[in-house]
Formats: sequence, structure tokens, C-alpha cells
Amino acid sequence: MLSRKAQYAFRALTHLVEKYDQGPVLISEISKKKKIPLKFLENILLELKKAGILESKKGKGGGYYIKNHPSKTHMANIIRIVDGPIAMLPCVSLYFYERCKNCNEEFCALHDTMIAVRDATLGILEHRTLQDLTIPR
Amino acid sequence: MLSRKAQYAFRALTHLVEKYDQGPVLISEISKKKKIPLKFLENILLELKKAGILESKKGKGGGYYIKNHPSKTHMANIIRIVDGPIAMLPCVSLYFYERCKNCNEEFCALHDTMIAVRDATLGILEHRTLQDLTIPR
DNA sequence: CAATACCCTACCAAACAAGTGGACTTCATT
DNA sequence: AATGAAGTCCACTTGTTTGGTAGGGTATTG
Repeated sequence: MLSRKAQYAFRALTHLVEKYDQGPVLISEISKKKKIPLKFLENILLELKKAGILESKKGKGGGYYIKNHPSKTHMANIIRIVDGPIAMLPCVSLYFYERCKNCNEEFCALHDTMIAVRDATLGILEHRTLQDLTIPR
Repeated sequence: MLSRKAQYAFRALTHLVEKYDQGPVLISEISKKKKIPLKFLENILLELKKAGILESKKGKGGGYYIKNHPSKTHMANIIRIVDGPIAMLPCVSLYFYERCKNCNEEFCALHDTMIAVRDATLGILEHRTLQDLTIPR
């Protein structure tokens, strides 16, 4: 399951996509419009900025805005930044790989199943972008 | 990510599949062979029993064993018992459905993406069974 | 100077991982 | 039958991590 933090991140990003190319947006505006706790949102946006997704401007007339075109950032990327690994096991993660203990000595039966799950999931999340967040079905 | 508990569960089940139809297996034997903390494993097995996956026999000569044929139990089922929802959002979960707050008023952009992810994931996990745990590839 | 992002610390609650102690059940031996 | 060892069963406790909240102070810009 996505953490609430990740869900907030997507909600905030949705707002920022709608305001794309209209200058910086106040944290407080996003917080109000999307009903996200202000201080919590502050941390999330900062994290997204440090990860290169957002840009910010300080002082009067400042705020947050999306760095690159929304179609350039994939949903999978956002999840990795906020929640970490997408894969179900560390030993099948592409970006957060860790060798399983007891996974070499004994035959790791889950391994190939979880690779299949990962590929199926990424097949979707790597092809949807921030722009899709505002496209109604 | 799967919790360590779920990983333990799969490791333990792998052992039980190997010993299927050979009578009850001791918790202590599984704990030793698969390097799982004994008392923790005790709780996991009990949970799997209550969920109808395992059967147990008390007293001397007792132990745990798989209730139905290993090909009858899907991996998705095990994950749901131990870790809960497989879906990434409560509002797209089949077995743990919950209505999202702010998902009705505003357009929930993630919804259909997460349904796609869920279906892709279940397409795999609903077709792999405990028996697959012991089939080397 | 005022508005705003940035940053730091502390705090609370829940979940997770693991361990403890003991009650209850079954079986084999005598 | 009585006994004791071998087992599961189960309610607690403990320590750690994580998710989320709250407040205040600093730096930067118009």
C-alpha cells in the first residue's frame, strides 16, 4: 500500500500540474485546496524538490512549481522518492537492491514470481506521468 | 514491500510443502532449518492456521502441516492473510476496500492507474500457488 | 519590512519484530 | 490409569521503527 504521504504527494502534484507555467504556487494554497496538513506538506514538497521534481522560489511572490514538463516525470519515480522500493522484495528491486539473507544458500522460491510482479507493475507506472494526473477518463 | 513476517511465512510454507503428506512438522524444525525466530514463527503459523491454510496437531508427535493440496492455495491469499491488502490504495482493493476521503469530491487521478497495477499484480499472484514454491526454474 | 521557503527539534501514536511465561493437549511408558 | 515429556496455544511485554503533528527560528526575496 502507498503511504498517506505518497497519496498527499500525488494530490499536491495534481494541483501543481494544473498550475503548470503559471508561476510559483504557495504551500498554503495547496494545503487548503487539497486538504493536506500544512507542515506535513512542507516536508513532502521539500523532499520532491531535493529529488529534482520541483523547483521553489523564496520570498514574496515565492512558492513551488514543477521543474520539468509534467510528461517527463513518471509516477514510478514519485513513489520511489516518497515511499522507497516498488518491488515486493529487496532482492528484486532495481533501485533499492539488497541481497536477501538465506536467499543464496537455499533456493529462493519467491524470487522469479516477484520479478514478474515487479515488471508488470513497472510496465504501468513507468508509462504514466504527472500529466496523466489531470486527464479525466 | 512484503514485511519480514510475510517473507518468513513463505519460507516456512516452502518447508511445509516439501514435507507435504509426511505428517506434522515441528515448529522448532522449521525454525532451525529456515532460520526463523522460534516464537515469532509460532505466531505466524497460528495465524495461517486460523486462516485455514494450515492444520496442526497438539501433543507428542504433533506439529503443523498444510491443510489442502499445495496447488489449491494461491500466493495472493498468503500475502492478504499476513500483510493485508495487495493493492496500492484502499479504494482499489478487492478484499480490503475502503472509500477514499477526498476521492469523490475531487477527481481521483490515481484510481484507474492503481486498478491497472492491481490487476497486473493479481494476474500473477492469483495464478501461482504454494506448489510453485518448490519448483526450481 | 513583510512574505515566504527552509530547516530543526521535539513529540505522540501506531505498527512491527521479537521475546517471555505459562496454560492446555496429546501420546507413550510404566 | 498416572505420569511426564513433547507439543501447540495464547496473552503479555518490550524495544524499535515509522507516520504524522506541532512549533519556532533562519534565510531570502520583492
